Amino acid sequence: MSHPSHPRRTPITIRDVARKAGTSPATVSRVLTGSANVRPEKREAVLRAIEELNYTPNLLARGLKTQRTQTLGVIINNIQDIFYSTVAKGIQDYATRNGYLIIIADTTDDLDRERKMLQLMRDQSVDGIIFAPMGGNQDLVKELQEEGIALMAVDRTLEGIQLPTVLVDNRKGAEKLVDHLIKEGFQRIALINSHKPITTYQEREEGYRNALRAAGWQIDERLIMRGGPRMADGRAMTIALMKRHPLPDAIFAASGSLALGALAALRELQLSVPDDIGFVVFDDFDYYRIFSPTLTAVRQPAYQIGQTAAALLLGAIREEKPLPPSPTILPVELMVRESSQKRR
Amino acid sequence: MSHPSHPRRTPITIRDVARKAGTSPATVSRVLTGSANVRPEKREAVLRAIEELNYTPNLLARGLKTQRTQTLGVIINNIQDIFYSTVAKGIQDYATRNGYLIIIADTTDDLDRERKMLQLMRDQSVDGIIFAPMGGNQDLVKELQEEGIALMAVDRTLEGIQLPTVLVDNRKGAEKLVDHLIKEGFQRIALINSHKPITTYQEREEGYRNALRAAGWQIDERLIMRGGPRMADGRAMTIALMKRHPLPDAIFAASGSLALGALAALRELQLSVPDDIGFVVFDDFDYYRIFSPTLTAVRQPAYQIGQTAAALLLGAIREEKPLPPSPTILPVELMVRESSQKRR
DNA sequence: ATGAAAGCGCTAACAT
DNA sequence: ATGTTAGCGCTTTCAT
Repeated sequence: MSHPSHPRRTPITIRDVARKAGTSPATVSRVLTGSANVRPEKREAVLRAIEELNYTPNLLARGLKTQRTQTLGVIINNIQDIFYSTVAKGIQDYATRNGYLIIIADTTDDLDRERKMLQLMRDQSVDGIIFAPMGGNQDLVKELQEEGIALMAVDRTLEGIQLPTVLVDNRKGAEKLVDHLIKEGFQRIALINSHKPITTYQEREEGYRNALRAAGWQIDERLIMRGGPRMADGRAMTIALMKRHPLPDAIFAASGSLALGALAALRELQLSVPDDIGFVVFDDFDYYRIFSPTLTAVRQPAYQIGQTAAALLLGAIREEKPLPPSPTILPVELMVRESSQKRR
Repeated sequence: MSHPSHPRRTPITIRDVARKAGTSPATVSRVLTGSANVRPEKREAVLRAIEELNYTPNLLARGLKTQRTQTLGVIINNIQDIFYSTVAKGIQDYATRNGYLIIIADTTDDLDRERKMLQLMRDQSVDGIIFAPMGGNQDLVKELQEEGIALMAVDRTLEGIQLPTVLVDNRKGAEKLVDHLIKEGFQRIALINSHKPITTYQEREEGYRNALRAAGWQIDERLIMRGGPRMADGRAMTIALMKRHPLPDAIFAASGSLALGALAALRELQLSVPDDIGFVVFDDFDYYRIFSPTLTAVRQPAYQIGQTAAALLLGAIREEKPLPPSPTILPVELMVRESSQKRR
């Protein structure tokens, strides 16, 4: 016992307020929650006591009693990823405006970690969870739903289960990009993609294939690269790609991280965009407008995805009514810039 | 009453486990916390019951009883800002590894919001709070400390109060950048800074002034721009700057956001870096290596800042001993790239 | 080693 | 309108 137990300084409770206001804890609780009428004088006295004692309610105790914590869980792949942090920001702003706090965890796309985090949030009694499902953990998700926790997916879909979702049309976005490259006159369009079994990546690849097929082209599998999802992986894939035949004359990077890696590789190889090779990317960021050349991209409304998800979820939590069964699909926008302009 | 009250399906409690295991709640608690010896057979029975019932403890109830929630609060300026999200990631990884969950809130540098969030986290009974203080709210911070909540500052200092802090040497970082520009032969070095009374900005400006003075130069106040902290503000300041005399031949942007705006402005003005104007920025990111030209920057160990803060804080929480009084200063590194190289 | 009982701070019947 | 009481699920004395 070298360290004496060090309890928090006894905080002020509802009893202290009641005593000071000359009333009962129940009445204090009533003014706190506004749940019932309290005579004006008493209410004043209580308010004054709260003010003087600088009292704030213990949310743990309240949550234990009410089974509601005014807290939302957010589970995303990676907080450092600007797409996800923007989604989180959208959730955060909406939640805060409505008196909810958010607990954030990221998984770095590890399925076990996703599972652990879902459980931990359940144990913390969050009122709802917004997450970017990796696929898998359907059993747990169903279990949580049955326990009455409102669940909501963003960015990705989860199969075999009824789960409300907010995302964009990845297929169409990819189609737009590839179609644009084709119209610009590019002939051998490569795809740099992640091999992770995540729906967004898969759908973007489908969009790529659809666009090529729609143009009547044959798909050359040698132009399709798959690897890890990180910047370094994008770089490696691009270097490998540019060492082989046939050489592509344009690259479609399926995500921002992959694109950064791919561009780093092209830079190292001293290839200039778009003169030596055209370039487009799924997911747009502010700094793409500053790159030289500026980057053609498909813009996803990341912030709005977060806002929408939070709004739907809180609506459901407060109205006690089920969430919309069909996915909410937000539009993507093609931003044509220099990197895809073939010099004629 | 159109909606029948919709309570969560009664979850499994410690009593259910006790009943199934043929023992008392107290004993179940004992095996859960490992607080006392339990006869092996009983322990087995309890473990089996937990397994079969798929029981997990209610963390709210536990927290209410123990006054410990295994939760850390994180309050930063903006989650979307990659510097802060990287700090948060460092905190998150360390916290998760040690069984702690994190609650994140951002303030967009609004002092009232910072205050509200600090209070909210206190009311949520977090065990500790890591935050980037704006300055102000010292009274509340002191109050929370007295209540036994472990507080820790990152990135910025808070004056007039004893608060453990992890940050970098902003002055020296700025000096390094400006000194480098001077050595490269630039003669009129402008500063694009935020006018917010945040210590990081102020210290970077001091570093800028120190470096000029050390070179024996007179400081030209017309080359110092101050405005909002956002990308758009950086753009506006740069455009204003380039319309006036004397014209700078180099720009030092005091933050990443300001730099992005400044670069956008230079691009619009068709000025090329570094031929028309040199450029350096405080805070380095992956994509600076991909810009054309690549950007000279000072690198802050953002992830490590988060890790260190979390480690110190959890150490203090678990050891029940006070935090180090003097600030922990992490080194910055000058990354010289193309944007600051004067063509000779 | 283990069970009974109290209590963390709050809200919500139930009385009056 | 307001006070009394019970209880949310857990841990922790205190007995035994």
